Amino acid sequence: MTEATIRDVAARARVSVASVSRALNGLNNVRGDTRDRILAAAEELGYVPHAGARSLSLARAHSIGVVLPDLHGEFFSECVRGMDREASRRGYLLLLSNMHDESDRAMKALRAMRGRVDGLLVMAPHVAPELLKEALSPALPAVLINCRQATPTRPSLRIDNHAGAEAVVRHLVASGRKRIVHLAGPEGNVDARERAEGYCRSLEALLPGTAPVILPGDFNESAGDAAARRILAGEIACDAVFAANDMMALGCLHRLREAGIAIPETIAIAGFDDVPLARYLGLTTVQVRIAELGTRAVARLLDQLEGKMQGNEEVLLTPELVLRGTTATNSQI
Amino acid sequence: MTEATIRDVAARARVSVASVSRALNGLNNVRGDTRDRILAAAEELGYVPHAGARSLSLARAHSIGVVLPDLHGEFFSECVRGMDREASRRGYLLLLSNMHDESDRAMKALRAMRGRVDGLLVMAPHVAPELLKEALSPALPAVLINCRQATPTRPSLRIDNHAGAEAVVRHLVASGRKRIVHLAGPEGNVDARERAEGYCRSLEALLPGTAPVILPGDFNESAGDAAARRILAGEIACDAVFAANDMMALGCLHRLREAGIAIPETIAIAGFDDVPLARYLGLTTVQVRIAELGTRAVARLLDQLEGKMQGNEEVLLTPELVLRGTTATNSQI
DNA sequence: GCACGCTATGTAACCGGTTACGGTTTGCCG
DNA sequence: CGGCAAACCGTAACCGGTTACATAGCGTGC
Repeated sequence: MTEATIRDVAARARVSVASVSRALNGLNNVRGDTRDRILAAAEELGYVPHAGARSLSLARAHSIGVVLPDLHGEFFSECVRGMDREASRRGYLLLLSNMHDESDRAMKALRAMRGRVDGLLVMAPHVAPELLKEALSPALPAVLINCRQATPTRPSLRIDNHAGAEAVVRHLVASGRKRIVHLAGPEGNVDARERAEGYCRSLEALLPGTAPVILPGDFNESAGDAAARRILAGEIACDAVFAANDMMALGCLHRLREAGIAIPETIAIAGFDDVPLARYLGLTTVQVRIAELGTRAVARLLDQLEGKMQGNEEVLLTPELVLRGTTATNSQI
Repeated sequence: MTEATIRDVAARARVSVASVSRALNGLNNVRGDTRDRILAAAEELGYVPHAGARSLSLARAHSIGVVLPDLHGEFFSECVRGMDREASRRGYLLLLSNMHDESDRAMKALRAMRGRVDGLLVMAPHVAPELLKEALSPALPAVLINCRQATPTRPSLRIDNHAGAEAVVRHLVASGRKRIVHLAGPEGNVDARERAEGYCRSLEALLPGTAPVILPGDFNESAGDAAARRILAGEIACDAVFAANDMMALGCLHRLREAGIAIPETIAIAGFDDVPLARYLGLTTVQVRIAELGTRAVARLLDQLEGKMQGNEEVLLTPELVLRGTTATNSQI
């Protein structure tokens, strides 16, 4: 039970493969009745063109490779969702692969894309610029998402983490908080670093003289939990926690609430990302339009592929502060 | 700046393409020094084999197509995560595509996979069996996930929705609930239907004489919200709500709590799926091991591809009841 | 020294499409 | 009805790999 090929269709319609190809691709240089015969034959045989063969001769795979870090949860799904929307709209499929932490596996994943895709979407906030550059073939167009780059040699999209962090700190200060600690993301992750930087700078600007306090974290809720325990143990004094992402903020929130701490009265909490969960739990956070990030990355890549050339600039997406219960100002209570 | 081909490598190493192919694929019939020359040439040229060409001649694409409904959130990401784990472990990539609601687009998506993948993973709880069967080429192996099938002609994986629903009802009845209503999922969705069936059967068995009450829903939180409003309006009298999925349960929970209803004292709430959110909000639910579902589906497909033949049986994954605060029994308060 | 077998290598066909190029029909005109 | 252009169609090369088969080179035993 093997699939019909174009030659089978040609034989059945008593024409050459060239005519079949022309007819099925809608070229106009095929006589009406011939075309009908071909279409009928194709229909009868249940013929579906072999995309692999097609892409080999066209040098176009009509699919794009997506290499993401091993992330889970809403961030991943929203991102892929946004990518898929734009890709399928423009007739492309997504070939997915994880950017594993071990760099050799990551390299392998990138190599495996060769000859299958027309371009690459790479999100690798944790990968060193030179490694990344080395792993990407210069012949394959790529759009970088949240990546560090030594010099901007590729088009890229980034979240404006500085602006987001600043908005959070500004809000916390405006609502009277004096001792704001930052719960950071993993070392080596650009997003995490920039959010921490934004925190430090804003603190310096808005509460000059206050020393920044940064707790280590890893973007998982357990890090939030651990931070909360340290706060509860009296190890750290604060009236606000700004976590580098929502999951950590939620872990912290959960633990503090459970311990009977009044949120936001005693301690305010803010996160970053605005995962759907955040809305439910009333978490103040910075809204990153994740799906849009995906959509725009695909659009950028396909524009480049289709010759609507663009430069290698880095596009910054400005996130928006979303105020919710975990930082409600006193006047709102 | 075009990529090097195998012929370039052959020319540089002053051998034939056959030898290059043999050397790079680790066949043993190449002399040591020739192999070294070839590897060196490949290295110098930065040669990476063209996967498309390779798969054409091998008739093996080393990737599998994943066709999922337009779902978002944790369910999607966990599922893909599980699939990717097993696939990448065994050297396969995932080609992703959405199973759109309009059936012609869904058909197109399936056709587009031809010649790109070695097999298909299809999750289509909302598609009619005959349509699905028609859309799947008999020549392409496929594993169905949560699909309806007239007669089991394909290997498939399913959640044991009956058992899950029964566990919920049994628990609610055991904790003294008498008037349990069911908030159903979309019509035409197998999972939704089976959960409703399980609810009805268990009610009949455990509270004979009690008429089942089923509210319409669509798996979105807004449906839960709507149901809650009807309950608040006094339109429906109940002491427990069993929602067909977590999102609806959460929508319902949120609205009822906001209206001051004591949960679980006045009304108990249970869901289905155990999305991460559920744990945070203390929602009693049925844990479906989503990532495992994905992993096993891939394993099943690859086993089939690699000749470890199996039948077309349907494998049922039995979910587990997770008790949390929204149904805490009175004695626990 | 020769026939033989074994190993290393090259040649060319093939996977299933697309398409340049050339040949045959057809239509139209004088 | 002859001639010419345009429309239609077929042959074969090509995309970049793999591999069956042929061939060359080598050592071995007699």
